Amino acid sequence: MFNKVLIAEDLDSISMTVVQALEELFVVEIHHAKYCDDAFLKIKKAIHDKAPYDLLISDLSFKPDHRQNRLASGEELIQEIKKIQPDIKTIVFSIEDKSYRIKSLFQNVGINAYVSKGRDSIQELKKAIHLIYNNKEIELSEEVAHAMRDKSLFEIEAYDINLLKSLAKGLTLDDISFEFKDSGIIPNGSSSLEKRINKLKIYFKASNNVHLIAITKDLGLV
Amino acid sequence: MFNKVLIAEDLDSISMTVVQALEELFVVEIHHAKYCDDAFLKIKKAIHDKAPYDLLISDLSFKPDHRQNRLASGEELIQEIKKIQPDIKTIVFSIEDKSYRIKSLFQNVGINAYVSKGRDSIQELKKAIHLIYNNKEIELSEEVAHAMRDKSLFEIEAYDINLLKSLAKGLTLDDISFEFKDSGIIPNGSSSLEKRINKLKIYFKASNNVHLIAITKDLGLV
DNA sequence: AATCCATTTACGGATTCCCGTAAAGATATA
DNA sequence: TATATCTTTACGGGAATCCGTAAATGGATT
Repeated sequence: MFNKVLIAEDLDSISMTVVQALEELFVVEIHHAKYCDDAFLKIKKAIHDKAPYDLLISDLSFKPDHRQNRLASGEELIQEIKKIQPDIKTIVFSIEDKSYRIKSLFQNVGINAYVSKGRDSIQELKKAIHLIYNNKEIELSEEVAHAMRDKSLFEIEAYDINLLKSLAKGLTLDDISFEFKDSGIIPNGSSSLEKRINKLKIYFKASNNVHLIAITKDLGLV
Repeated sequence: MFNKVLIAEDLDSISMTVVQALEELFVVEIHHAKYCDDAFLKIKKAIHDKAPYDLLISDLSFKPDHRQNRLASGEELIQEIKKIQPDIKTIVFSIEDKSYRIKSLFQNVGINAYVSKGRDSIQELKKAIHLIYNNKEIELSEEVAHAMRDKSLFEIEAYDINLLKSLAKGLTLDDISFEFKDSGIIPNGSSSLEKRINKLKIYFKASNNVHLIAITKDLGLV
């Protein structure tokens, strides 16, 4: 079994259970960080001490706090960690279940497993840990499998997210056109933006911009 | 200490920790339900068996499932339970931290305490249980205290929520006007709706309808 | 009943969105 | 280079919003 595991999780009510689960799997060294920044420092120090972690189990969202933090999300944390320890195994343990996000985590961040917090997630987490330890293909839970299958999700890209976020900020199409020109994002003609928004409206079955933002907010895209 | 406590919480990773906390407080009977409907049935049966629960600790949001459930949220659950056992003590244990919601729970639902899931919430939960057991005023955590103090929050009423939700559904002002007329909601003139939306836009510093929905979605109002 | 006051509704012009079509520009192929 | 094709941009008309002002309505008071 893994020897040294780090848990990045802000909620004490969850981290305590995860620690317990790891103990039951006979993990020797179990450490825990409530902030992404702390988690990163622990990983860094462990490398320096020539006793690196074998596995990171990380949440995605961390509650903002009085504390100033460099890393605000689990996604950023994992990306930073992979830069200094590319071979570390990573499991994301989060309540998020949006296909788009899960798919992106496997594809762009290269996580080893995704376990969705739910009614029977501790068993799933333990299973995922076993499978990764044995270098086996992880079985995808129904949610994750669905996310990976859903091809259409791949067409929504950073550009669209950008556009939706600008809309959600209350900018007009002309505003966004200028903004995109400044940032060098193309296409940036207000007519093109309009067309792209129209595609998004068809895709998400939205009847107008307000509806579109409401839907994509619910999906966690913006 | 309380003798018989029910936990309504869908996430196993959290309920396990809460159970443990209650054990440390020497609660004799600790039961747990993963669905609101199950929680309600347990409360009902306990009354019938002349061994009612003393305390309910409930989450607010429950993940939707394959299962069909009558009660979808902790708020609904508590309201239903209060109808059949008005004297039961209730603690809401949730990650939500929106002032509007917390305030409404104290005012409209009559909960005894609100503990926000966070980095040190198990201690807070234990403290809240002690205080309620001793019939003392609960100390409000900074978040909750802020919610209770914020007077302005009270001006946003069901009417506004209704209006915002209709907007978020993609309806036009004329659509909403008809809808409100059907439901007997007044005012319902499209001009009045416009005026009300304008007030909301000023209040939330939104520059247009899209912005307004984005903001209120973030606040958890819709 | 008459007056006042607040709320609701109506109206009009400017801006923005919405939607289709056409022009301009870019890329690829022969 | 010429042509075809796709993407991006421009344009125009109709609908919805945005925002200010004025009229109508409904209570409360005298």
